[in-house]
Amino acid sequence: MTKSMQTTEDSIKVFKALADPIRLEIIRYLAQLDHAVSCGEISRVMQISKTSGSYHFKILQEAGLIIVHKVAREKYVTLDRSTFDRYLTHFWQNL
Amino acid sequence: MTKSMQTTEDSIKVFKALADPIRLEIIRYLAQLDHAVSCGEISRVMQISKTSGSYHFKILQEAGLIIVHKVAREKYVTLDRSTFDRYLTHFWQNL
DNA sequence: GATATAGTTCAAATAATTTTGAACCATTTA
DNA sequence: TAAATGGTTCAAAATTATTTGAACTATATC
Repeated sequence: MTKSMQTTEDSIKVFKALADPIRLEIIRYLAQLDHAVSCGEISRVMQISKTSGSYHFKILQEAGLIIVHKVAREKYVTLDRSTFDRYLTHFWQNL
Repeated sequence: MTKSMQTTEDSIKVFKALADPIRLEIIRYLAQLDHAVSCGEISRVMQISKTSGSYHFKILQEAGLIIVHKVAREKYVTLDRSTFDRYLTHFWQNL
């Protein structure tokens, strides 16, 4: 499992994903719970429509900020902390 | 000099400011040089119009990512690393 | 004073992001 | 099988972000 080089586009995706109040709230919620949560539960807590939820989860996933695994009908989501570490915590190292 | 609490809006401003290829390039340029540079020089290096430069510097400044000081006719710019530290390096602590 | 340089501001044009609702697919439960 | 639940997809509408050029302010130089 070698980590491939990050491009500027990857960074942009990550920062764009973080640059939205709903997605930041989702991240806070997941960070505090620290276990997989279904998309439906999160949408209910955030009080957003499922369509909007679906959109935001896609953005977060494509940025690599969340890991998604499907269990039957529903999708469960957790933070991928390695991505946060790479782009945020170790910002200067990877710039 | 007490650091005041950061709001969600502050975070959004920072991440939005980082979520653009030109601004990310400006940040890389400043990080590598590590001394104050004029807006004009940066605009020339980035090959953007001065209007566009002015716009991007405003975004970066309002996010607190750069410190600007005017010397006569021109404006010099440096990175404000404390902001990067607060929002990126120490992301989890301040979430 | 005239001209050049550094940068800002404004409004219009363009481009990108986000929200919305309806229709849809897959899985579960009655 | 029918109905409910969890989620996606699509296109239209609404909102935001970015670029552009012209006009402008302020300082420097001839």
